[in-house]
Amino acid sequence: MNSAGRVRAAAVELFATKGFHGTGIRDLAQRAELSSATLYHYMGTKEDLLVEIMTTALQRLLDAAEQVTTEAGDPVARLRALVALHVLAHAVSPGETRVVDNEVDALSADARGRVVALRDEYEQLWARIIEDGVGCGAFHTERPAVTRRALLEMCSGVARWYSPRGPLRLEELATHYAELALRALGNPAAVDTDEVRRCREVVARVWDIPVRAGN
Amino acid sequence: MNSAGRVRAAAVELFATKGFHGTGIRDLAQRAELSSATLYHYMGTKEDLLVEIMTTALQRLLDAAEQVTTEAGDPVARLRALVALHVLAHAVSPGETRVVDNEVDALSADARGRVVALRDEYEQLWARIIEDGVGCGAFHTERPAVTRRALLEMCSGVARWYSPRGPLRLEELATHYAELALRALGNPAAVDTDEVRRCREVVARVWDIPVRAGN
Amino acid sequence: MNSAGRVRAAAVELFATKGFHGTGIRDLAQRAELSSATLYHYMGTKEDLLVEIMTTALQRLLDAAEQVTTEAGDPVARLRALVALHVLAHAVSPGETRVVDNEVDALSADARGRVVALRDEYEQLWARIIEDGVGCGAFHTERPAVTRRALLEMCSGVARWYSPRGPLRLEELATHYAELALRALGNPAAVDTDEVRRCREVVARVWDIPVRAGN
Amino acid sequence: MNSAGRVRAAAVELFATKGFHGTGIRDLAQRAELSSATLYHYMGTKEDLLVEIMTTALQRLLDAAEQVTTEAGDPVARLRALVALHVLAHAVSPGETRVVDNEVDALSADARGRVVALRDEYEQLWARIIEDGVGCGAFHTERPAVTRRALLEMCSGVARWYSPRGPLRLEELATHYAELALRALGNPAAVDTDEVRRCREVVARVWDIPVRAGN
DNA sequence: GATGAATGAGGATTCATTCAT
DNA sequence: GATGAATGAATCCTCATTCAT
Repeated sequence: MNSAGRVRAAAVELFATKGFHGTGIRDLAQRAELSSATLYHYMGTKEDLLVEIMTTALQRLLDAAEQVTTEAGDPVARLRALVALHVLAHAVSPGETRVVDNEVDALSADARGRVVALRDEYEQLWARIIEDGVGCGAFHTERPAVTRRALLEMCSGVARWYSPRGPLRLEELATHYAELALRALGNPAAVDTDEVRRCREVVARVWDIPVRAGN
Repeated sequence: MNSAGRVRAAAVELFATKGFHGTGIRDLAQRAELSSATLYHYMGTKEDLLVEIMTTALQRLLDAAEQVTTEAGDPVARLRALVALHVLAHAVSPGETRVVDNEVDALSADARGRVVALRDEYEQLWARIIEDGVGCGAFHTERPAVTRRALLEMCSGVARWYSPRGPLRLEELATHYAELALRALGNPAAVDTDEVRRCREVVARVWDIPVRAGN
Repeated sequence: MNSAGRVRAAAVELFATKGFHGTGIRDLAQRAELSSATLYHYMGTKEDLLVEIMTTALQRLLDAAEQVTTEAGDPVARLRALVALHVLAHAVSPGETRVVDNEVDALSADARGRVVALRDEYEQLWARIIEDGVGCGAFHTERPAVTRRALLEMCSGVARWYSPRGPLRLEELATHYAELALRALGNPAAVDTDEVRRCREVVARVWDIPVRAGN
Repeated sequence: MNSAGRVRAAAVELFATKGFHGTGIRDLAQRAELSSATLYHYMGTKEDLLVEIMTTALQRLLDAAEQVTTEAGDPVARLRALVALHVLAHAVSPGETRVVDNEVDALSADARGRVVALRDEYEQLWARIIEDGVGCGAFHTERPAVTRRALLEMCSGVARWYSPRGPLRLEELATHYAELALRALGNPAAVDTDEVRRCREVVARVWDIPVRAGN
């Protein structure tokens, strides 16, 4: 990896584990194996780095979500795809997702606005699908907005505990969460594993992470 | 409120919104309406304050959970109680719970050990109930551990968005989450609202927060 | 001991071991078993305390020195008495003497002037006796001023290492130092132990310290 | 002098005159003509600086002492050399030596152990030589350990009063102290000035201080 | 007498960032 | 590209001292 990449990777890892405010420029430099002055050849301010990480991560998730839900068919299939994608993204790049989920408050008002707008746009995908499912009788929930938040938090939580080195394979993880989500929405249908696999391939391509047979 | 209470309240609020590392001693002092030197009459180090907040919050949750699950009957009732309690606790004191959930990494190794031990003990309550429910055929899940984590994250997420000033009343919130959890566990039984009310009363008493008719 | 005495004793002990600047008001309070606010009933400022310790210690030494040298006869006897007294004083109250010797620089200019004046007055006693001894042919030294300083440092050093709990008795210590001093002054006469005993009695009386048979 | 050198020189001077605890980081910065933040480019903590000063000073003294005593012949010559070296070192770098002598108590337990070990090693040189001299009948003292301490304190005291700008030249100072020491040890032999000159040359070389004809 | 509460000033140290080389 | 040197501002925390009770 080149220096710029090492800086970004270091930032993701440290921001995710120690928090933005808990991470010093010297920590970043050490992890990236550069002097702290050299860091500034590859980044603007520390906050710029955070903003870049957050927006690209959210944009990537948003793009992939639009892709997989467009490909899928009915609300059930689209929700399955959305859950699978979300869970896989959080399992495959827990650093970025934890930063996105936890460090919004560290942003300046201006940057926060842009990040929150992206996040809202993404959540709207969920809202629309759930709404559609309720509309066509596939989902049953008295409080769609509450349910949506509950499901999102449930899925995002994956980044807090899942390890690719554990026994649970990525597809199994995604399948299980899709099942949980559909049950919670009152539609305990069996999950089509082909769909999950398709999501996994999208993730592999978009996140540029070799998803090995192992998981 | 006295000075000591104001310090603690300020810490909870600021740690929850800006993070431990994002909160300066001067922020705390300003919020508590004290000079920064005076703060140190009421606390040890900043970390001591964090530890105190975390351990009392966790201990309170743990005690209340043991109480409500002991009172309840079968695994279904116990899980309902546990979910309701957890959700209510997170809705009623979102500050404390967010601190507990987000700032574990800010602790020194020693303190982290103690806090994580408490958290593990609490999670064991969930694990045992889910296990019992699966054992007696009430719950259906292929991966109890994964499901447990999913449900915990789902319920904890309440602290991130619920506002007591919104239209959703506390009991409705708890009831809805209990329903979601039971569905996810493959047992879409109707939720007994008496049980939820009992939990709400426990919360009102233990957290010493007047749960008004309004929510 | 009463509170005022405990404060003074604590100050002597702590100033001697940790230095004036290394000793905090809280250290003093803890050692004196008082609250730090209560300290101020028994003292002025921290520096006042230091000044009081230094001046009384120096004044006491000066008075005793004048007494024992007036009682003694020829320069040899007077020097023996002076050495014995100095050594005994440093052995018997190492705290005070270390403070006097080491903390002069911690004083404000004003107080320093007064303390240094006392110290100079005391050193003049030494100077005069050495001068007399050289004059009457009892002492031989080419540089009386250098020799005087050398002997004073040698004798003051006792406060850095002597312990009354060790095997060396006070009189033996004083006798040995008197011998060293006289040798250094070119007059290796045997030391009269009666004289040393008289000095010891003066020390016992003036310093109000029970000199037990043990040492 | 470069910045690092200025920091060290400032520390020696200030620690020597105001004590470790009496010297603030701002004092150091001002004396070194750097901002207090820049100080930390050239040092670790304030204590690290103290430890470095102490250990290098002691090590230098120890090395030089081993050199001059190895070169010298009988115990009398070796003691003369040791006294001369000690006195010259204290006269030539009074700052370092006063720090070594006075600030041991300011060290943390760990560092203190290392420093005291060095000091003990140095004192052992004195102990062995005195012991040898007593063994071969050159020295007469009933209490070698007490005498050793007395002589060491006497010689170290030089750093408290000697000024190279006074009338007393370095060689005269060292010669006089060697004479005092030998007298105190019961061997009032004349002091070989060649030996003292050799010590002075060692000091000039090891301490890298140009010993001018003037003193 | 005694003390808990209070504080402005200062303690050592680290911060993110710049810039000349 | 890369970095050692540099710094003003900020970090957490302790200082000696006062005062109302």
